[in-house]
Order: sequence, then structure tokens, then C-alpha cells
Amino acid sequence: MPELPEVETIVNALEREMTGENFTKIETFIDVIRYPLTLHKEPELLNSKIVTVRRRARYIIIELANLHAVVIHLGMSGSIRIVPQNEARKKHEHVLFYLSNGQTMRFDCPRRFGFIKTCSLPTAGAQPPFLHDLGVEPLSPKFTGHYFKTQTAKRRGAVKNLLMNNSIVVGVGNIYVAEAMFAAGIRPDRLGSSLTEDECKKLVAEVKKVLRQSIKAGGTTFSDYRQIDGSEGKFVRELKIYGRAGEPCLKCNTEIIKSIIGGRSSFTCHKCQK
DNA sequence: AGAGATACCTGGGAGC
DNA sequence: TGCTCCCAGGTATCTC
Repeated sequence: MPELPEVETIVNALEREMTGENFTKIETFIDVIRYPLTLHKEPELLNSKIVTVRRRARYIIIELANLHAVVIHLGMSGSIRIVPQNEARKKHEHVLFYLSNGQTMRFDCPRRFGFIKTCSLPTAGAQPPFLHDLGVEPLSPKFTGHYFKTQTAKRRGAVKNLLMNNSIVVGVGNIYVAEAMFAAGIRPDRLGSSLTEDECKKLVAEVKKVLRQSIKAGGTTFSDYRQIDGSEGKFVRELKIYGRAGEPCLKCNTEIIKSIIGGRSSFTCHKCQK
């Protein structure tokens, strides 16, 4: 499933392929994915130059010269491909964006957890209005151990849930939370407010590290994520704890235990993580 | 206010 | 082999 590194990989590729082009036609093949699709009825999205493709949290923002924007969220199984216009449409390619260079950008979303919103921007480079309440970017200098300590100190709940809370820090999903918490030696069910400043520092550092490693590897292919050329991400080979319930811990051989925290699968080595 | 639970959806794996 | 069942996930929304 696409987490932040995957979205980053996709955004970089879209920026390279689409900047300077424009949409000549938008076709939808389904009325509702997560929300009703309306963008095929919005002529202001057509024939205006694509100025940038950027990312905020897991949202892909395609900004047009006329200050309209297409905002795409891939949900858990969405992917985007850029292929020639004459290529046959795949079963779950629900939206086709025709580009002025003869290519199509295709939004594929088998489980329909993704969505596409459109909005107008107050100024060039501005954030879409509905993204204003998001927390800091995990790879930005704003995400520090001290910041995380401040946030956890005033809240209740398990550390894992706080790391996945989008109003604190964005784009850290279930896979990378598991990996970062293992690397930092902290149990995911620890009360967030029980973390020392040093533990927060260590955890924040490991979150950044695991995200950077994954970006370098082209993202994690787990079930159906693909890069825009259809190739697989390679980070899945490097997962040390996620999905390894019942298997021995790679550091100490203790059996990895699966539990449910915040309604999501969690993986813990009770010897290495305190 | 904030935290927890739930709905959304379907491919794929497990089990029979 | 083929069927059924259940699980995976991020976000919005509801409830407490």
C-alpha cells in the first residue's frame, strides 16, 4: 500500500513527466470511488498548463496555471501509471487523464479507498484548503524529538497511535511505524506520555531513517503497490518486523508477537522493545 | 476536546 | 480444484 515514500516516488515521476503539459480530456468510468467523482464535469481542469506536481502528506497535488488543482489520494491500493493513449484500459483504471503529449495518466484503484478532489487555490503554491489541519512532514526539520515529546506529553494513547495521528505527523503508516518502533526498541503499546525525551529523539530518528531508506528503494511493494512504470518497489525485502508474526526476531531470535493496537495489526519483539 | 470505534471496498490467501 | 470466509489498510465520521 502506498505510504509516504511511495507517494514521494510517484510525485517525483509525475513532476518529471507532466510539468508543462495540460489535460486535454478527463474520462471517468465509475461514479463513486470513496467520494463521487465530478472532475469529468469540470472544464476548468482542461487546457491549463500543469505548473507543478507536489506532495503534502499522502496527497498528490497537481497544480494548474489557472490555480485549479487536482488532489489525489491513493488510499490503500491505488496506483498511477503513465502510458500511451492507445493502450487498453485495465479493469480498475477508473479515471483517465489525457495529456497534451499523447500520453495518459491513469488512476487505478481496485479497492476504491482512494479519492480525487478538486479545488481552487488562493495563490500559486498554496495548500488546498482542506489540508490545512495536517501535522508536520516527517522528513522536515520541524519533526524533532522535542516536538514529538511536546505532542505526546499532552495526549493520551499508545505511541503507535500518536505516530499515526495525522494532526501530529503525517504520512507514517502501519508498515513504517512497525519498522521504526522496532529499530528504536520501543513497544508500540507504550503510553505516549511515558516516553522520555531521549526515546522520542531515537524514535523520530528511526522514522526518518526508515522513510529515507524506503524512498531510496522505490517504496515498499506489499500486495498491490507499483511505481508508475509498473515495476515493484524493493523495500519489502528489507522489512524486519512487519508481517513477521511467529517468526524469530532478527536481533535476538525471540518470537515476534502480533497484536491489535488502534484497530490495526502490530508486531512486537518483547525482548528488544521496551 | 480528544480518543476510540466503525464504515468504506475487494483481491488474495487460508482453510475446508 | 473450487468454494467460502476473513483480513489488509487510510481517512472521514460518528460516538462516548
